[in-house]
Amino acid sequence: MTRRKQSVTIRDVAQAAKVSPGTVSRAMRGSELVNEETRKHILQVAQTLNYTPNLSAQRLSIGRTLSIKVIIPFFTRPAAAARLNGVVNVLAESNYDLIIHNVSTPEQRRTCLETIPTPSQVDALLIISICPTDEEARRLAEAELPVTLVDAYHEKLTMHHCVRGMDVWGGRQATEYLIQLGHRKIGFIGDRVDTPFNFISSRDRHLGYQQALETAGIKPDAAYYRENDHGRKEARASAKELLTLPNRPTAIFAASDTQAIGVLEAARELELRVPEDVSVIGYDDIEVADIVGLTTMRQQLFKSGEIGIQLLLEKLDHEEVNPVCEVLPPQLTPRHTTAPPQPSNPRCSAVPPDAPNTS
Amino acid sequence: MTRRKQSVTIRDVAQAAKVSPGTVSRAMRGSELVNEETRKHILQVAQTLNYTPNLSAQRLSIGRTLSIKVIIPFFTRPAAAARLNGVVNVLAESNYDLIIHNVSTPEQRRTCLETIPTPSQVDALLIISICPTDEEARRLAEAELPVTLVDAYHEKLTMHHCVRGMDVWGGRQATEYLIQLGHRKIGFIGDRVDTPFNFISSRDRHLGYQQALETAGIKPDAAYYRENDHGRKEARASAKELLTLPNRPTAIFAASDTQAIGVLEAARELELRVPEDVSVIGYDDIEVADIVGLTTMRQQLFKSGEIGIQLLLEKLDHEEVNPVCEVLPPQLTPRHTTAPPQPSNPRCSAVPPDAPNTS
DNA sequence: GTGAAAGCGCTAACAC
DNA sequence: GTGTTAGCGCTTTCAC
Repeated sequence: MTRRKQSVTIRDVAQAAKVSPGTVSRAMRGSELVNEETRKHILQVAQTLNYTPNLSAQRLSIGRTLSIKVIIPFFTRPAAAARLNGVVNVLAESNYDLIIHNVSTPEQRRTCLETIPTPSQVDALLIISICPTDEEARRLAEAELPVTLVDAYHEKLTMHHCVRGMDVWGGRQATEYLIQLGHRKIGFIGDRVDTPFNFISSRDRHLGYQQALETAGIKPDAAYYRENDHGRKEARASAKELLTLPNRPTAIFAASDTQAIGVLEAARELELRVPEDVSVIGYDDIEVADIVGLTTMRQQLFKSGEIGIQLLLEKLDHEEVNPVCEVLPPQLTPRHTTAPPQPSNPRCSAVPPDAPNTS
Repeated sequence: MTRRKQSVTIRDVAQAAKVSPGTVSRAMRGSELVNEETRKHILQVAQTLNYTPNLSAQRLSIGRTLSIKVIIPFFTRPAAAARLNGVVNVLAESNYDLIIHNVSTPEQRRTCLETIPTPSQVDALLIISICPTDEEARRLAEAELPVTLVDAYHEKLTMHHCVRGMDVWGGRQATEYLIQLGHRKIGFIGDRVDTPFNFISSRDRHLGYQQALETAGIKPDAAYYRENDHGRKEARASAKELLTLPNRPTAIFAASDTQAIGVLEAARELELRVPEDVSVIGYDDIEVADIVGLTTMRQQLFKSGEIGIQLLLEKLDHEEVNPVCEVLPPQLTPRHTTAPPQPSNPRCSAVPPDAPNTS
C-alpha cells in the first residue's frame, strides 16, 4: 500500500493566495460568502498551481459519495444499452459519477442484490431490468438510500420510484394485431421463465398474448409456445420447431427483436416466405428491427433510462417526494414482416422481408 | 448540503467488540497481524452490526481512489459496447470501480481530454477510440496516473500502454480481397476525416485501401471516395451517390459494418443485386454483420477492452513496467456480400444477400 | 497482537 | 468576508 500524498492541496493554494483554507474552499465551490476580488485571485492561484480538489476528502467531509450505482444485466445488448444511454446522458450533466455494475451471470445477479449498498458507498441505486425476489424486495424496502427500478417491479416496493413498460399490455397489442390480420394460429417464442435471473418481461408479454387469444376466443395451444435462453440462435432453433409442426403457426410473436430475428432466420432456412407464409412480430424496436424491416412493439428504452435517473436525482435533492410509478406504453410499429395469412403455402425460394422503412 | 453521518462506524464495531478501531481495521482488511480468535469475533460483530466501511474515508486514508475512469465515445454503438464489455468484465473481478465517461459531442470530447485527471480523482485512465491531438498528447504525456489507450494512438505517447487494431493493414486486406475477386472499380465509404472527434480508424482503413490499389496498379479514383457522418443512413446516402455514378464501382469497402449496412440498403433501393451487381465488405464484425451475411474484417473488440484494462491494472500493481503496444490483427471474414464482378448488369428485382452463416 | 494517536484533504460551524 | 478549528471515518505508524 503506497500511501502517497497529494501534490497540491487546498492548504497550498491558501498559502499561495495568502488566505485561509476555508476561504479557498468557499471560493472553489462558489459560495456567496466570499469577496469577488479574492475569489478571482484564489481561482487564479489554484489554476497556476494546477490544483484539483481531492474527491475522497471532499466526499468524506460532506458525507455524500457523489456517485450513483446502476445495476444492469447484459448492458451490451442493444435494448439494455439504450436504457443505459438515457441514464448516462442525464448523469453527464450532473456531477455524479456513474458506477456501473453489469450482471452477466446468475452469481453476479445474486451478489449484486444480496447486500444493498449503504449511503457510505453510493448515494443512490438504480436497478434496471432486474426483478427482485421477495427476499431481495424485503431488503430493498429497508434500503437507507434512494432506489429506483426501471423495467422492473415488485409489489412490496411501493416506497421506491419505478419506471415500467406495460409488458402485458404490449404483448396483448402485438397479438391482437396479428389476430386482426386474420391469424389464429399464433406462436410465441420467449425467454425461459424460470431462471435465476428472474427476468419477467418475456413472461408478461406472454401473459398479454394469452389474454389476447382468450378475448378473441382462440384457445392457446401449448404446442405453439417455446421458451429458450435469450438469443438469436436459440430463438432460431425454437422457431424451427414451431415452423415444422404439422399444423404450423401462421404467425409468431417473439418476446424481443433479437429473438424475432432468429425467427426470420428460421423461416428463411425453411424456405418460408415472410410475411406471406409466416408473419413475425418482435418487441423493443432496436436498430436491427429497422434494418430488416421487422414489425415490432417499440419501447421507449432511452426514455426509461432518462426518467429513471431523473427520478433518482430528484429524490436526492428533495428528501421528501412521493414515490411515483412512471409507465411508458409501447407502440405498435408495423413494418414488413406481418401480413394477413395466405390460404395456400407454396414452397418456393426464399425471399427477404421488404426493405426497411428508413424514411 | 445535508451532512449526514454514517450510522455505524468502525468505532462502533470496536466498542462492541471491545477492541480498538485499529484492530478492527486490521481484521477487516485481512492483515496477518491479528489474532485469529479476535478476527473472527470482530467479523462476527461487524456482521451483526451491519457494518460496511466508508469508502470515501478508506480512500482518503490510503490515498487511492480505487476507481478507474474510462473515456469512450458513443458507448452504445455495438463496436464500442463490445470493447467496453471487455473492460467491465475484467474489472468486475477487481475491487476497482469503473467510472464511465461517454463522449457523444465534440464539446464532451474536448472537456474530457482538456484536464487530465489527477491521482486524487481516479487511479488510472483508459481512453478508448479517441485519438489525442498533439496538444492533448502533450498533457497526457505528463499525466500523474497510469494511462492506456485502446484503439487510439499518438506517436509521442510511448510512455503509456496502448492496444491497437492495425487499421491500415486491415483496410489493405479488405481491399486486396476485393481485388483478388477481380474488382478494379472499388468505392470507399467512411467517416468524415476532419471532425473535432479526430477519429482515425476510418482514415487509416482508407490509407490501407489506397495502398492496396496502388500495389495492384489501380489508380485511386477520387470519385469513388465518400466520407460522411457516421451512421447507416448517412452511408446509405453516400452509397447511392457512388452506385448511380455513370461508371459505378463494382465493389464498395465500408469503414464499418454499420456503414456497410447502409450500402446494402442503397443497393437494394437501386435494385442492384448483392453480390452479383455490387460487392460489399465492412469492418468490425458486429452482430448485425452475421445477421445479414455481410463479409467483413473481424476486429477483436472484446479482447481489446480486456487487454487494455489488464495492462492498466498491472501498471497499478507494479509501479515500474515498460509500456507495451499490444496489436490485435483483424481477420477477413468472408460471408455472402462479396463475389467476383459480373460482366453484365441486368436490372432485375431486388434479391437479398444470402442467408447468414449461422453455423 | 493490540491500543493510542496522528494524519489523509476537505468542509462547515463558529468566531471575529 | 475571512480565519480558526473541529471533525468526516479510516489507516497506519509507533509504542507497549
